[in-house]
Amino acid sequence: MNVASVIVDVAAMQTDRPFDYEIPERWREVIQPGMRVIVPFGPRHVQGFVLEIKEDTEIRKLKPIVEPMDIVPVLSEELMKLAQWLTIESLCFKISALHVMLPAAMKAKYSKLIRLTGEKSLSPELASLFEDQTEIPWEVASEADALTDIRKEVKNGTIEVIYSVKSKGRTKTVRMVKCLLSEETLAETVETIAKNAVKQKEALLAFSGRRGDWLTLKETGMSPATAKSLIRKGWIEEKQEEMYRDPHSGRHFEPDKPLSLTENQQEAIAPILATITDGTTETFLLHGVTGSGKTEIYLQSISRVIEKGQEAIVLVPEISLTPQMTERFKRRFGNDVAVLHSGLSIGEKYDEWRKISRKEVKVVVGARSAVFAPFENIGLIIIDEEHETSYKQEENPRYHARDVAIWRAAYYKCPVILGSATPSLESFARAKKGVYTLLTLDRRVNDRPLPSVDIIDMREELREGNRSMFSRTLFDKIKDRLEKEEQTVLFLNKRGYSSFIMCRDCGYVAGCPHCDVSMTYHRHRHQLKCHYCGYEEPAPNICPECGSEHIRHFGTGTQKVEEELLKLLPEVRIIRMDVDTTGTKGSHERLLRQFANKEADILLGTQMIAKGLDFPNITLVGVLSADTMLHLPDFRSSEKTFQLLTQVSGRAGRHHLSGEVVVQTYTPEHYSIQLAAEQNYESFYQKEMMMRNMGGYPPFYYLALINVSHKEAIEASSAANKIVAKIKPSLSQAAVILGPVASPIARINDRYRWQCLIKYKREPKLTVVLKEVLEHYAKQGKSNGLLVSIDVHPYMLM
DNA sequence: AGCACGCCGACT
DNA sequence: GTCGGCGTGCTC
Repeated sequence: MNVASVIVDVAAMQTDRPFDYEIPERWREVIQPGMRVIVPFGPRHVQGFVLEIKEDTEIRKLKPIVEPMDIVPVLSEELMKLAQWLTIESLCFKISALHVMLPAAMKAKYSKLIRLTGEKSLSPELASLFEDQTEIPWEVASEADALTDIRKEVKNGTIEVIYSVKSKGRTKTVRMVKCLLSEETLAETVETIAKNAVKQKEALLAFSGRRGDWLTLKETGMSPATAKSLIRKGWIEEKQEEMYRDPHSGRHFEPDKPLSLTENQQEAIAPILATITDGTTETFLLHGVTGSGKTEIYLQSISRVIEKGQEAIVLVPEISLTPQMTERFKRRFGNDVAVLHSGLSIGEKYDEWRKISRKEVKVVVGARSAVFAPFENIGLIIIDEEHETSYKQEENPRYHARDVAIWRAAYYKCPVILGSATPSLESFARAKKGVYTLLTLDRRVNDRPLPSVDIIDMREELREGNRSMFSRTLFDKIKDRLEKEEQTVLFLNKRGYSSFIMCRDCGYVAGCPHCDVSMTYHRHRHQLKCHYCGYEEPAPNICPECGSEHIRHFGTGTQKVEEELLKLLPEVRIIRMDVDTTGTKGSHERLLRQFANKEADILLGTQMIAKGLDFPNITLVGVLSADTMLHLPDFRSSEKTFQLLTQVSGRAGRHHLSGEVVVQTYTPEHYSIQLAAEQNYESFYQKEMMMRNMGGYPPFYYLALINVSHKEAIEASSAANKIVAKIKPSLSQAAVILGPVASPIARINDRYRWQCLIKYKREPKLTVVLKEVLEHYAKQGKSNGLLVSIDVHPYMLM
């Protein structure tokens, strides 16, 4: 057993296979599969993951492993298998699949150094570069244009190039000190200390009664300088203790007790508890209307899992990973919970990951990537708001957390709960087919009625002369809430509707010069910004096309709504939540707290306020423009609209005050708006399934999307055509290929984009052919600048 | 992906 | 004649 098969940290088609290395004698007992190692690869050193340990290999010129990066494997056998599966399912590189399972802190950091060997002296120019150091970063030499000289010196042997590999993250340590003096000598020693060494005296006295304990410097009250001199005198010793960064430091979570379940909840939880007890795998779809108490079912199921000595993973969409949500878990399970969300620093995430890895916690609550939590005895995986598209990763590996959860649950023989008030069509269809077990919560806790919903036809408003963005009904209701001192939530569906600049004379719209999209207007800096490539420029004051001064920002950004509202109701207190106001860390939390404390009458925001808000004083929810995303070129747009409207409506009247919802729209007759207003999921499901069947879309067909991009439109389009020609013969009659066509956003970052969509039911050969396409274009495309990417089961069709 | 090797044009 | 441009091919 002295050969290790290693996946190296080079994401490329040609290196996407194991490379064999000799395990040096001294590491034979140490190195195991799932560990990270540093290996020589060509002239440099790279990080790699040990796949397996073998007796022998075909390869003759084996190089030895430089050094292991871990003492114990960072990936379990299960996660290694999962990575293998991910690679095949999502057509990604093995290294990408391995990386996605680990915190960013464990990614390798590469640096190149040049070092003097000290054999001969250097030319004065190079010597001045080094000054009196023996090592300098490669970049320093490169910037000084000294690379040619260095190459020569490397040949001469006076300089060597060092390729260094380090782990990005560091463990945080704290300095601990312990008194080495016995209780009696401590008192004596204190007497002998020089009179002016007051600090040392105080420090030693801090140890009285706790002589044998390790204390932090803070606890003893001594400064680093004092510690240093006491160590020199041999009176105390020190060590570095590893510690966790605590993102919740200083916060206390009041413990809570399980609530008693309603009859409805009891019926739903019973089958879940049974599978937990039996240790069988099963996927439950928990379909519960907003406010029906899904979270309590999660909490009590987890309790059962913990009692059984197992662990649980809870996934929530990033935007609902708010303090309100996580607090419930912290209160119920105390220190048994780790929370993983994007607000944590790399170091904090690393610490949470280590707590999980060491089994110091029993429950993980986190966004998509938490599905890879390194537990080894999983008893339950929960995906809340199952329908959320954020569970699909849009970069490689393009995985869906739901699929990963089901894979892991099958491995550990445990249940999965998919919870939602508005399940995705895919999941609901599977539940109807009996692939998943459907559990229904059709009543709100305490039988509070669902809010009443008014649909307002904005065309009608316009016809009757109301040109504001508030219908009369909505405006009256807002005024009414102000009088009653109740709170209102106004929801603006921003997608595809952010403010842009348009000339009212010639119709010119300010577009990005590098992408085929209009740029977004940022009022505070009077700038235009492209959300796809990041390009920015000052907003024009006159039209660049016709010179007209009638150029202004259009669309209904949240800022505009706020302005108009303040014009109509100068007294009103508004909290605006959008990308502008929630940019800084913790601002999201702060704004919500302000609203909860009734420091504002109206909460105005985008997507991010659709979820998880649960404040008793909200009695009115207004949706300013329900149909803005209905017209996007996406077969899921009706489903998304329905889900969003249902979610938002659910924010009103969750407590003793009953709620009202006003939905403004230009297409009031659309079924997703009508049925969302009725909160009629079943009818929506039926209707939408009919549409999907007609269009040949999921869940009736699977999809695979091929994207091709190139600087030249012709190149992109001809490559796309060739790809289709190559794939077509391998597919059955039942498969449909749409395209190739130019992508809905035909150009991003000066690259023209073409795509084609494959619709299929069962194509055993498809993944093989797609892999071949990728391989072919990885080789060829590198030289001519063509980029090909494939998304199996895509969510983003743009 | 990086990096070296290798084969052709513009310079001391 | 050399320096250095970037096409090609390899990395256990």
